[in-house]
Amino acid sequence: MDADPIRERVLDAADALFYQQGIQAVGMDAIRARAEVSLKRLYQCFPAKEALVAAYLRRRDERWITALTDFVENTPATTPRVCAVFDFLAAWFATPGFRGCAFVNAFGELGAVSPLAVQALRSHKERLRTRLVALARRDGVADPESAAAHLLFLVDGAIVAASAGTVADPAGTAREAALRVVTAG
Amino acid sequence: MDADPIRERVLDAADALFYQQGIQAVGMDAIRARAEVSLKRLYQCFPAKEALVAAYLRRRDERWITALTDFVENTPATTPRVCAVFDFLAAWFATPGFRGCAFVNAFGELGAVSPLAVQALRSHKERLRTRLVALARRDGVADPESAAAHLLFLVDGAIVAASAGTVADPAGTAREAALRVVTAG
DNA sequence: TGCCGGGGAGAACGAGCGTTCTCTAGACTA
DNA sequence: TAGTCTAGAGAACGCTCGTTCTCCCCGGCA
Repeated sequence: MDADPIRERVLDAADALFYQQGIQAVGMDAIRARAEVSLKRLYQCFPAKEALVAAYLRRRDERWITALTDFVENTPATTPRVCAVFDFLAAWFATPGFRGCAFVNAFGELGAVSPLAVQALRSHKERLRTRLVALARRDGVADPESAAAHLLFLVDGAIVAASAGTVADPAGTAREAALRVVTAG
Repeated sequence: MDADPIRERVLDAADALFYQQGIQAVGMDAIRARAEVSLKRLYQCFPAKEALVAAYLRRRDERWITALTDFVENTPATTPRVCAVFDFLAAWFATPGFRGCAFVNAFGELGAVSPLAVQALRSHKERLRTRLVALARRDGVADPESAAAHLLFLVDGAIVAASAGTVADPAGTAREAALRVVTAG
């Protein structure tokens, strides 16, 4: 499956460059240079830039959801599952090079032109919402479906705030709000 | 001040095209065509595309905040001020051609390259946060500062959800969450 | 040793962009 | 009427990008 090392190298380079600088701002030659791969090989792996963008978004979706799930599973059971989501966000925001949600950014760049970007945003947020439903249910929240929608808002809002820098501790503040949302009502 | 009609025409064209298709996807010639202005006049008004982008974001910030304020002031006093914010969002989301937050989109496109975009996002969200503090205070919320941060998350999260289409009624659902946030605690 | 196929480096190509320049037509003045 | 200035239309320029093509080298085989 992922036994092709040069394909992985290309995807690593694309991930770093696309996320850091934006998709349109990064040329195929920059990816080729960072991956240390010939242009011919690059186009053998991905027949066009759009295919590379699709693979980039697919892999980032997979990895992000997996990282979130792992983080939540590895937090002590004493903390509510939905709070662990925001602890995960806090760690992510502190990552050097954090630059917001890759799917929201891609939507901003390409949403009007490429259905790929809007589809990627939609499916990523839908997967996240589904995870939030499951976590809310495990916490014994009364209405897991609507709680998950509220939590989804808080997650995306915290990501925007972390990008903008308008709130001092976005993850911690969103965590407080999450506690109120799932306990009140 | 804004007595220059061709400058207004240019800004109208830029607003429509930039918001709809993205900033990088729209060329100066497309703006010239839509504004029905000669290229020479366009460059007399704005010496470079970056100046036009800055003016576009500044005007959109001004108009959006003003529209929100007007909407809130014109809603009956029986509904909490912070709920009126989400009623405003509902009306905005239903607007044809809605394509998310122009500032978040601009940040996704240009954030890594242009300090202008990150500054515009930051100042826009800060202005919004300040308004939310004032509204929360008028509602008699216990801690208006932290309530405003929570509401800001819900607003931005609802905008992302409206873009992605993952939640059926983003504004209404966020409004519920807002009520819980400001009453609980 | 002579031959051949594959892969790397990078030139080439066509398109699109932001920005500037040129040309021309028309309006206003003496 | 002759001259001058302005402004519009659009060609031109330099650059970048995605994609393809060409050339050359190097390893395997008769």
